[in-house]
Amino acid sequence: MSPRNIEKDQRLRDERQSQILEAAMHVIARRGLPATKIADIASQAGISVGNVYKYFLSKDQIFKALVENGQREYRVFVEEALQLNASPYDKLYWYTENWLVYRNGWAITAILQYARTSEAVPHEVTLAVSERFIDNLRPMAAIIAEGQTAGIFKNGDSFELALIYVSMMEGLILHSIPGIQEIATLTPDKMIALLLK
Amino acid sequence: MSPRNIEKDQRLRDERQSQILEAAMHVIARRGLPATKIADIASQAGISVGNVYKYFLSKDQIFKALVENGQREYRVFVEEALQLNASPYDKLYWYTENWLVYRNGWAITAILQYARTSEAVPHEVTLAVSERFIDNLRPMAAIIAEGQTAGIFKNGDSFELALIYVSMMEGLILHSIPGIQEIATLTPDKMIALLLK
Amino acid sequence: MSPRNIEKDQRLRDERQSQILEAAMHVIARRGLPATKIADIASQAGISVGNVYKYFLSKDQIFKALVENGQREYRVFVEEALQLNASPYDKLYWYTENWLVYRNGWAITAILQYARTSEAVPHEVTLAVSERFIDNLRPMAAIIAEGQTAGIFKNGDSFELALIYVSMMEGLILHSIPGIQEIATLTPDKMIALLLK
Amino acid sequence: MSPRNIEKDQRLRDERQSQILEAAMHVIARRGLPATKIADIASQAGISVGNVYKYFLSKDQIFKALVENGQREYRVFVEEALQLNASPYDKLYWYTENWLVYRNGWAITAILQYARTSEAVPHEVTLAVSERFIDNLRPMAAIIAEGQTAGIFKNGDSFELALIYVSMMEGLILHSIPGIQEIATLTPDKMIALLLK
DNA sequence: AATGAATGAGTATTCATTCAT
DNA sequence: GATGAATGAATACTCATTCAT
Repeated sequence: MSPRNIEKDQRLRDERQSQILEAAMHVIARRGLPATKIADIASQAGISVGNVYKYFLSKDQIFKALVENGQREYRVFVEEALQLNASPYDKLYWYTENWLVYRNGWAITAILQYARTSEAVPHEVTLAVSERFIDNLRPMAAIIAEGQTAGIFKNGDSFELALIYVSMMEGLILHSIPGIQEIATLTPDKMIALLLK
Repeated sequence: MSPRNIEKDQRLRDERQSQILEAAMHVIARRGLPATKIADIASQAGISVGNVYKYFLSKDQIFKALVENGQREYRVFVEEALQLNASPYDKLYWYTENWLVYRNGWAITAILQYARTSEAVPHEVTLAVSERFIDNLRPMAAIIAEGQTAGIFKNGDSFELALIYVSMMEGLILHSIPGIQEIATLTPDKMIALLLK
Repeated sequence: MSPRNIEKDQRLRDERQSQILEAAMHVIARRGLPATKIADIASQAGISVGNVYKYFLSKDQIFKALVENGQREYRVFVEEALQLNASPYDKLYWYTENWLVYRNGWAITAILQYARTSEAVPHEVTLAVSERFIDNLRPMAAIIAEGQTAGIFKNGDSFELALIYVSMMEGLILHSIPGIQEIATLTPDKMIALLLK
Repeated sequence: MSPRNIEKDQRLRDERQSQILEAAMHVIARRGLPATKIADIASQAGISVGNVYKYFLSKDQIFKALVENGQREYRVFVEEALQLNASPYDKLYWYTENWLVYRNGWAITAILQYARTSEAVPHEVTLAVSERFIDNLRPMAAIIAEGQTAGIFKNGDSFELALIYVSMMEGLILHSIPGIQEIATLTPDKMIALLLK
């Protein structure tokens, strides 16, 4: 009966969905959620406005998906740094270098920053994001603790230091969003230096 | 009319204008520019919508004024730190402590962050903000240079260190916007510690 | 402070609201709810689209108000017929003649008919309308009962006869909506004749 | 292809077409034309959206077919009543009983009522429906005339009485659409009683 | 100057219709 | 023929801005 290949259809659907999220991430990161029109997302994704709604119920759902995927991706990334078979310094170096240049790093950072701080975002979402943010600090705190044990990192509460280090990275990333003029050419070692004794 | 009245009128006008900007700063910092309605600003300021337009030509003008005042205020603040008759450490302590708790610190930070990074903001504004931001790093760089001369701060390009320190503060401030749950109780000394040798 | 006359403002507001309802009643009665655009209502009322929303939260709220007012108006009307100092025949005559030609009779009938029968209307509304409809049959049943006591009307359950009579009127009214060609020139006596022995 | 297959194909096509109309009739009768989506019709008919368009050019064509079939069905039905080898009372009884309970009676009534009264329907359609409605009153008028000749029905213009009787039935049917709570249990004899002397 | 009602352009979302498979 | 993804025009609703009082 069906002239369609169910399996292929599903694959295409999944691809489309990713394609929309990818497009949405970049447009929203640059303009902010409320200033981004569905038409912007659609045209960035190269599809029609109506078709976006075949994959997501609303703009808010897209944002929610973006936030969740973003934090999941980040978690995977930071866990990977922790699991690295390397010195604490090298783990931190890898983290710093890669997140800074990572293709979606700045976009994820910008979106999560908005999700955490704007009252225009439903409170439940804000809370969930903050919670996961805190949770996602743990692997970083572990890396720092390792460095302290090894005697190379400054002493102090490793969790607090993780918060400081991550905040610094966020702050710096938000100063070098693509398209915005570069302020300084910071290299990972200059940032890590702050943690060194 | 007597000159006295003209003078008084002007004073009232200025007061009203500040009142609107004060209101706008707080609502915009919390919700973001596009999600903030003129009606929100008006009601926060305790005046009518129509009256807002007696003092500002448009929402964008309000935002522009906010951004300019914010950066001017910040400049005054950081210059004051530099001029302090104190050790580099104490200057930095004063800066850190006061900006963190300064009543508008977080609001100014949030607004400038939006002004710098959103493509929804006219490019000219973004550029002007970035330029002034860089310029405003100089007093901070000077403080750090003093500390390096005194042998207490880490070596390195003082301007880059200033950028890092300010970014860190911004990142941290954006994690502790009023109303958002506190993540950690960071005290100035913990932050300054990073710069110490 | 206020350069406005609060009292007059309120009066104007009330007038506007009625004006919108009046316009909405006619447009919706002719086209049906879903086929009626807010723009249709606005232009019929001679105001802008945006202004409609200053008085009603949504199209559905307008519809709800219409339905409630319509049934209230009808109740007043049928009670008035019952209270008339006249014979049962004359009461029925007055009712029949006036509702048929009553300026909003057909519109109210058309709207209530939609409210009762379309599944596109929220179930709660449908239920409330049906309930009030049944309740509104009572005065008519009373008139018929009077006629039966007087020996001029046919015997039978007066409530059922009321339902039949009202349904007949509704059916006829829906055949002579303004703009639709007249099918026959029915006069009240021809309709009442059915109830006579 | 053998003629046999062509014939069979045509039969299948007709069946499918009826299936769609049957589905459309029920959903449209319940929700009204504009509130009914093609998707609703398709899913009720158990086929895909695209396939509906293999059998009908547009939603409006479906509606037109529905209206025409409905009036044709009704005509056949009322003619049958007239041809019955029975007394005028029994003919009317048969008509009343069967149309009330006839499986599509209410749906046809609801759809024709919309077709006649909504300005959202093309004027040509409205006109055609009204014309056929009037024409379809004739068999009913004939039955009534027979009853008058037989001396059992009230005197008066038989056409007008037909209009009244049919309107009454329509009104009552629109009060007992399936799913809507029953108001009263009217039996045919109670309705016919109105026409009796 | 102050008010808030009025305007209408702008945007999210829906849905009839088309089309590639 | 059959399917359902894709398209884009249409419409409810919002909100910056204007204006009469």
